[in-house]
Amino acid sequence: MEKPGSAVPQRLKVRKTPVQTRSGATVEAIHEAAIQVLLAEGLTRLTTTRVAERAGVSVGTLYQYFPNKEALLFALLQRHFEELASAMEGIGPDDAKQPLSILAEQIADTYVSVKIARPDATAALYRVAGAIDQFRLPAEIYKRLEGSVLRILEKAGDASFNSPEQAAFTLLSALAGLSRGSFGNLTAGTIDPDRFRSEARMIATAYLTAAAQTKTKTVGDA
Amino acid sequence: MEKPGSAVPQRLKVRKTPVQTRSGATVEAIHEAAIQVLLAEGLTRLTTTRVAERAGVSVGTLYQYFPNKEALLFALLQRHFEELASAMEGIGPDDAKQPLSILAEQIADTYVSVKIARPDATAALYRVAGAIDQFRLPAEIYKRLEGSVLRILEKAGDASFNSPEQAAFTLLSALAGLSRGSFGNLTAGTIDPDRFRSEARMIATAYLTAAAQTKTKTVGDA
DNA sequence: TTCCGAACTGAAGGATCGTTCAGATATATT
DNA sequence: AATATATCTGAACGATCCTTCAGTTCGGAA
Repeated sequence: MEKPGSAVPQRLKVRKTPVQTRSGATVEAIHEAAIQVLLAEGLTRLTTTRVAERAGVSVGTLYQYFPNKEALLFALLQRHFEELASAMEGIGPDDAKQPLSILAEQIADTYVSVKIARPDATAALYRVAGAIDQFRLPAEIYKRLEGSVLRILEKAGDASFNSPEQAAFTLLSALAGLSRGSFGNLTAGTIDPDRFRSEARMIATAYLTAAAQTKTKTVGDA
Repeated sequence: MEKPGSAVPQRLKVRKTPVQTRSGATVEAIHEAAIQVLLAEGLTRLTTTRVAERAGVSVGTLYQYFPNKEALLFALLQRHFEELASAMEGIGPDDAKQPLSILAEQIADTYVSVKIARPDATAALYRVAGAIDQFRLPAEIYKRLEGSVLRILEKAGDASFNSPEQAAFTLLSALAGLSRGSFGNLTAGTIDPDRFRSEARMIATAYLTAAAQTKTKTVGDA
């Protein structure tokens, strides 16, 4: 049994790190193949053999980098979250204070951009989380994403939060929900990027403004 | 929130409708067992045999009511959405106009109440959607939920929406995201119902107010 | 060129899994 | 009580699945 929110368990760790160039390409090919199989065949037909075949390698090769199927799926999720966190960390590198509404829009825009950049991958990833038994986003990964949002919120010159962590959590959850709803399934429905972005902007701005407004002026309080 | 799809395909229809009392109890037991197996064993170990065993029946019995495993999972989701829609339809049965902020809180409260009533079922259901290949929430089911929200929004005496459908979709998606995050997929820890509720209220109120304010006065528009 | 470790192969093993169906049992009807 | 229908049983089957490992090929350092 895994403790929730702890570091990445041994069961899900990658098996070896690439030293030669080709193996790096192999890992990348496996990642990409997993997404494609997921979209084309569905979760129940997402097979290690099928993924390897699509990646142009043999099953044995796959198992040199991932100790089991779960670890492969976990790596996909981890990579996506890190990409998202990196994008967030690139927001407003200067230390200048800005209006909260501007910051909210930047957060929303960045979130939307990452999701839209790879619509197929986004749609695919929403299906894998349920496949990892007892899956919980490891604390270290979520904390990085949370931290990037917190650092942005600190730049607000016109507002402050009673509980920035709570605000970041709710904001990220809501954006995730909106994204999941918008991308629902790639095959039939068409995604309207403009609507997705404008709705994301609106809900981010509205929520953050409201959450900041409810700040209580009490000094020392738990 | 899933984008609405087509009607329920034959592949996912229930096989027979109960006529005797015992069979009704059997179906209920199977539903409940599926949730328990999902929570205790995870998605990959969610087996028709295991579900039947936990329900106290044999596999054959399960297959008398569900043509396949997918149909069982689909039934679980469908039931949950219908329960949610029913709860929403029970909001403000009178025709009196009310402030939008009050309505927003009622929507949030109702949503939270349904989710909190069965935390285990809620957490379990978030994992099954990915297991149904090419899953899309059938239009008839989503439309009912959307309709209940639209009817509530019409009662706002102090605001109106440019696109009520868009507002309902975004609101429901955001609430779904917040719920999913709160129930443990995103971060570790136990669920705090009070926080969940207050955050749901805040984001619902903030978003709906903002969306209503941005109403444009143009008459005929797509 | 030689050589060694890194990277890759893919058939085979062992374990489930989804699903069926012929027969047994329970309930309702006459 | 006898008959008809609804419900349940669970061993068995074919289809995959995940994973391993002995052997082969490739890349680069010497």
